Amino acid sequence: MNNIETESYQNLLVKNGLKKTGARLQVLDVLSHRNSATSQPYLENKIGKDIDRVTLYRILKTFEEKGIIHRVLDKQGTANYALCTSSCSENHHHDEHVHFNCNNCLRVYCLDDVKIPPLKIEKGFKIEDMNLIVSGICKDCNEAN
Amino acid sequence: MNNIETESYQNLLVKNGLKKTGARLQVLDVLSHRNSATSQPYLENKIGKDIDRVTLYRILKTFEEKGIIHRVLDKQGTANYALCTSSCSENHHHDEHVHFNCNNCLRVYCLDDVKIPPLKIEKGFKIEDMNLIVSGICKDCNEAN
DNA sequence: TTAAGTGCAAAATCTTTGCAAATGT
DNA sequence: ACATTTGCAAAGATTTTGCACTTAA
Repeated sequence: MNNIETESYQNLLVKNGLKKTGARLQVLDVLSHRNSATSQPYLENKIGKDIDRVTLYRILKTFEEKGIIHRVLDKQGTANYALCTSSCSENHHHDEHVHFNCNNCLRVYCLDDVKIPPLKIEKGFKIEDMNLIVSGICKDCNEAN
Repeated sequence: MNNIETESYQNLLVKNGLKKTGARLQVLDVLSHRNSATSQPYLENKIGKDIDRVTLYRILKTFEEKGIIHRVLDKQGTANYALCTSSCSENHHHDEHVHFNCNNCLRVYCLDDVKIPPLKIEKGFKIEDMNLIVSGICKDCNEAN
């Protein structure tokens, strides 16, 4: 991780009133270097030697509460995490983009460009949030075959 | 449960090569008498005195594989189950309708009438399935306040 | 009769909690 | 110095597995 990146992670932490600890920086580093959301098992595997599993749980929970990352559950119910875009804030996520869950490699992509079209829904139901998970075969897996 | 219903449950089982056991009929009975998807904890609570927790897991798994029920994960990752419509078959679900997850009562509704609008998605990604979970306040909870 | 289904015990996971030690500011 | 954060141990919850007993067909 280079200096510029490290600095921006640190800002992210300070901005949210969090201490700059090694564990947190390491989590941010992993998340920011991937082109898809990162599953919790992947994180555990990647940084499990350095960071206790319990600490990871707590870091992810804190980050999500602060609006630094958002959580997407894949089809199996496994938690995947991705860095939020700027529009997220404490206790308020705006991750109303589409997520793509590959049936082959199981990765979860954030398709930031794709917006969920407006829906007509039965009267009486008040919409607060929408979450669309599309599953299929991702670009990488398609090309690999 | 009246006779007509019982008979149709039995057909459902026989049609799928499953034995008509008391446990299975009871699960079908609960699921068919609710206007929303049923969470696994609810089922456990409802029929836990009669049916072993492990058996319930196995019944739900079998039903899902046979296309009798489909599973929806709510925001917390809790499994919810609903009877499939006729278009579902073994190992192939067509539950591409919208689910509504109430933030207040936590119920999951199957909005069968609402279809997911076609999406423009990045080239290379092949869509096989779509799952839209809308969350907010449901009709019942709105009216109660 | 016999393959399928169930219950029980126990293992394997996953997630949370409490508390003392370590760390960042 | 002091509140925050972490690690460890342990509890709690969820899900799976193995095997003997039971039941539907």
